[in-house]
Amino acid sequence: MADELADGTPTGTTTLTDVARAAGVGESTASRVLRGHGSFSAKTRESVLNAARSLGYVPNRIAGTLASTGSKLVGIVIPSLSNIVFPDMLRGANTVLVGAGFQPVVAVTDYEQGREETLIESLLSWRPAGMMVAGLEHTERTVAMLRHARIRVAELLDSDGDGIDIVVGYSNREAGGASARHLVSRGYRRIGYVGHDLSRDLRAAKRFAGFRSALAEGGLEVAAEEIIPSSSSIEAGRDGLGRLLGRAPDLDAVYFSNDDMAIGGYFHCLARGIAIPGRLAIFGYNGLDVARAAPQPLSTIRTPRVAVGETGARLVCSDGPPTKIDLGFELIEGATT
Amino acid sequence: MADELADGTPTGTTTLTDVARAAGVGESTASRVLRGHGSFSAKTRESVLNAARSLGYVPNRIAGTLASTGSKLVGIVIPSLSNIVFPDMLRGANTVLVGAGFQPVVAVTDYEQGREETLIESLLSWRPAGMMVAGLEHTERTVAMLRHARIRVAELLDSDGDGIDIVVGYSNREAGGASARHLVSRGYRRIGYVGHDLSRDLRAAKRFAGFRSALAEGGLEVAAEEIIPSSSSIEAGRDGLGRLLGRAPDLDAVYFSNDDMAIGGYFHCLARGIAIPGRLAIFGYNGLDVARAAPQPLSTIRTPRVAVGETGARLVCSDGPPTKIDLGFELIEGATT
DNA sequence: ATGAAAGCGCTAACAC
DNA sequence: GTGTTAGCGCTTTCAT
Repeated sequence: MADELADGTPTGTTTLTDVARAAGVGESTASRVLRGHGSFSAKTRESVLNAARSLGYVPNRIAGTLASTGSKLVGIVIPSLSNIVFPDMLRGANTVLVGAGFQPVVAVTDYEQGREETLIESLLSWRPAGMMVAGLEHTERTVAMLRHARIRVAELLDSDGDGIDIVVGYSNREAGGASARHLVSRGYRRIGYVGHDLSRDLRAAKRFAGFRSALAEGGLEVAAEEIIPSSSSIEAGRDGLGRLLGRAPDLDAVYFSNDDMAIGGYFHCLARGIAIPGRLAIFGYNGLDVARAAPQPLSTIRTPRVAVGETGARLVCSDGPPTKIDLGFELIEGATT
Repeated sequence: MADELADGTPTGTTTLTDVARAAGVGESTASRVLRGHGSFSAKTRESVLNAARSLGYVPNRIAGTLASTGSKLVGIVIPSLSNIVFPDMLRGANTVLVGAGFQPVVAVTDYEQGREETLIESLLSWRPAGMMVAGLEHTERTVAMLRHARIRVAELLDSDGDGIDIVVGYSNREAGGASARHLVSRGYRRIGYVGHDLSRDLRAAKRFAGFRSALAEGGLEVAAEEIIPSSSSIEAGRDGLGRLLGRAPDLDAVYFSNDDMAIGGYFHCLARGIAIPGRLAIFGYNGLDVARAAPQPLSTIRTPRVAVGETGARLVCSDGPPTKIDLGFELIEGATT
């Protein structure tokens, strides 16, 4: 079994037994030394460490996890890797988790609840110490699995609804509402909407619902809307605005389902020489870099995506009662409204 | 131990032994049925499946992996989650890996080889079936570990150099060279460069080196350069171009380390009314959506990032000799040159 | 301070 | 077709 290398390079096949034997100690002693747990003499420590090094020993976490109680894995389930929002959240989570000695294991649902269910079941079979999932909407079975797994579960990026254990996010409904009130307060009245497939992106749907009802409170309604059947993208926003204005040329403002779409709209206006905000105002959602750096910074809502990942991860690694944390959002008054 | 739920909800604490007992069969029989391996009667099958369902059984992959030979994990090591290139590659890899029954486990190095070494050692301790890492440059110890792990190792996104086992990418040097030749052929002569920290982003450094030497072949050199000490971003490109033009106002073209930087440069020009490409030409790298959808599509080089992830994953899941696959790149003649 | 031994939950021979 | 029996490599009492 031992597969030693003169230079002490790990080989992946050396076992703790090999190390113990080479060091002339028992397995349990070797185990204690390697994990710095329990007690052992300095001399023993040396010989075990030397043996491990010279044999190129790499501990087998699979075996370690099985023998001990909890694993050091944390499952993370997100809808997409294309929408920068999720890599951002992942980044926050990753930093905290790795810092706490955990290993993130991610799965991507493509915005499908059925897939989410399958993936979560599969992740659960690795007996993770915790689970982080995007959103509050899941199949009944998913919720049941999560509940009964007896691990910490964090639901992220949304606070409009009830969660299972930990909830960290912000109100998409409120964000939509704030966007509408902003446009109305600026004097816009003929307001359109360009969005993407809302049946899949439930948080975008909540924003639009919040937007709608805030308009209604002001006695207004969405004057025209254009929904593209695919997922959001800059091109989709660009084309979508083109079509919307074709049908409803008298709009004075357009609300987009997110910044990608809005930047697309912005590009459409630039290309067609449509004055912003004089002729048309534009409002987005997310506060992406590209939106901030544009010649006219986009009016939008900045969401604390990285912080959501961090906070969620921190809570997943901790004990405590179920919690709900609303990290809020920030309305950016850019130059496009 | 059994922790049954009337509705058959998994509990995470039920074991195969529980299922076997409930079904009135032996453990191995239950195991066979659950994995669909070996033979068993239809009747047995039914009772095992029912027992599993009603006990809410979730197999323990940790135990399964330890007992069998190989794990179904694949480690993926990338420098960053902020640069969309890596989520893109990840997306390709994820699709293929999940399709083949593997579970990706990702780690993020922040462009540091030391961290990469640590993270790879840590991933190796989960005894993955394969490993996918970005780039060809690693510490000696990293290479040694990877070599001796006796698993498939894919190095991705670069083909300028020798790999350990599988290499899937494209030539960054060549991409830089092609960019230079394009600018020269278009008649530009006073060419500047705006880049980010090259000591960390080794592939960007290779592009710049290729760019430089192609210029040299044309008897030219980089007229002025601006290196920002941080990682790439739209804002950095915008500010960087501002500073560069401050020092070298007579440039007629600027090469950027990537599209993020280039879009920043594009925004700078839009904001200052600098005519593109009349007064200044701009060239990027990556072929991002935002570059394609801009009012003037950015001249850039499109890289097959998703395909690299897919191809790499496919090879990691397969047997065969060491391979090197160059997926090439495509020079996009946009409207900014 | 250290070692022996009993598992962790599962798979994989090998009998029957 | 099905059950019994060894482990997989490690951690963890529990003696010593």
